Amino acid sequence: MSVSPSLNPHVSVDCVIFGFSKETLRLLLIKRTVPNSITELDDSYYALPGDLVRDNENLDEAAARVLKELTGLTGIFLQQFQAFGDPLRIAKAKDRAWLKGVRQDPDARVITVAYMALIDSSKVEIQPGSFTKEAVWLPIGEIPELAFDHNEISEGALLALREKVQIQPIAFELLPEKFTMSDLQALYETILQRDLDKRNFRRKMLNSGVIAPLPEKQHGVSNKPARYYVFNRNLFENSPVGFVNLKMEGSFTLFN
Amino acid sequence: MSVSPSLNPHVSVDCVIFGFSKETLRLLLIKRTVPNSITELDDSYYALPGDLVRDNENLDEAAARVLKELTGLTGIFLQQFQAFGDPLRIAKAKDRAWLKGVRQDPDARVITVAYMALIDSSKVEIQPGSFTKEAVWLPIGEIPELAFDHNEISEGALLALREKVQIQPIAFELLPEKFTMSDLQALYETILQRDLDKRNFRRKMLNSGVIAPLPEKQHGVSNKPARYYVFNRNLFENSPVGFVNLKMEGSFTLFN
DNA sequence: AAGGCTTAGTGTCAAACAAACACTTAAAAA
DNA sequence: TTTTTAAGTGTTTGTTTGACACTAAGCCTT
Repeated sequence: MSVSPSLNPHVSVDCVIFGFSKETLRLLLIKRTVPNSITELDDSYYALPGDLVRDNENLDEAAARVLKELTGLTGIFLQQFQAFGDPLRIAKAKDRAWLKGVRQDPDARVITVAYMALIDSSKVEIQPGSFTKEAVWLPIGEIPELAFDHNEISEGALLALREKVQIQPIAFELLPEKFTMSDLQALYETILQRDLDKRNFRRKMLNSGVIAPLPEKQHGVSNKPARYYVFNRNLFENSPVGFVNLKMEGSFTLFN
Repeated sequence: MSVSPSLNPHVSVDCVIFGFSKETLRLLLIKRTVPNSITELDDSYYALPGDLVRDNENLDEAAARVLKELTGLTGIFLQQFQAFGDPLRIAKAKDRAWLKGVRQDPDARVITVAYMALIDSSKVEIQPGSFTKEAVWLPIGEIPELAFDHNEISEGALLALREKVQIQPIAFELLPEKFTMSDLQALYETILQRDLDKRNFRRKMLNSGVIAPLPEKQHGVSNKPARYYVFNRNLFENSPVGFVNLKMEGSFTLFN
């Protein structure tokens, strides 16, 4: 794998890509294979998709490029959440072995700017590409040891998601355009890791005005068919600041 | 000014240092003097305090170092809030002139990790030091054009502060240990840029349990002396998650 | 000493919101 | 036709918010 001369050897971006399927929140991880000099077998392990930043792009652009190269998708919810710069973050033996095969300057100190992406995982088609041997969706409860400090980054992303989802209506980014109330509630329950009351949830969501009902209902389900809803993006964007905010548990509000 | 060989030429930290005095929120900025090749006079302009990151320190440590070198203070509220990496962020002529006088590799692409610090500005004594020709507290409404993308960074910090202050009890970091309710309310009003009702404010703050009254009152004021309070840090840290949260204006809460 | 000036400090009420809670409905399958 | 499954629906009670105006305590002035 050759390295473009326009890569900045000291700054990378990593994407924590969230998806929601089978009632589970998942991360999209890529598999790396590295020759193990001791066993002479190939080791493999998972990593967050990421890349060095190019000299002609800004951080957001670099993250969007990584996301697009892997999933083929653009226009995705993608938000920077933290930079990681521990001097020892690339010091593990496995990681050094991989860097040697892949980087011009494998010993360079690299700080990484981490992004989180929220995707409707049914839209993803993994692109055969430079850094994509294999990619998998792993449930957030079953993430193995990852490359570099990627476990720490993933945990940071999950915490950030849990906070943001209560302040801004972004959970919708993880669902298809059309979804049922039960879908939405299951998603919130998964992210927040607690049960929510069905009636209160529906009332809040509808009163908030961020979702709108469709005339259409489910077909072919062996129970009462659920109504479909859509996220009303326009309505939210045109609304006054803070129109919809979901507060932290146990919190209270100051101020008039 | 010489450059240490252990500096990473591609990554810097910048500190947006907030203080509160004379009923105004202020930033601590440093003054830079640069020879102007056209007028042959010295130009001077303001910048956020910052520095390249050293190879043996992580980002938080670099930011703490910058803060300490400038103010002499440690143990200060200091929190990373965003990385800035536009390729053109160091392209202005003035900035390039300054970099030439100060950096080994003045043309290197530099991304910066921005931190915000909250200090009791009465505690600050500017340290005579390497990057500190002169430092001033400027009101946030009167910030002139700054070096690099430091205006953008400062604005980002202010927005981040405005959000955080409503979610976590951190405004206290800007006040002396002892403060009056009026001090605290004036601070919140300044940060949030709106008026708050005195009675409702006091009720909320006291019910929250994050501040505790002292027996002591003001002396020598020409009106009814106000009681002093302290921020009850222990009480907050030992409380359940989300014990005190101040929500966004106009928001509502989902969930039980 | 009295009155004026300034900021501190206090309580109530009505409206909005949160949380708890159980039964009926619609469809497919048996 | 009955069973199974998940969807959908209202009310009540307690809590929180937001609006609102007067008294108290100290210094200063005359």
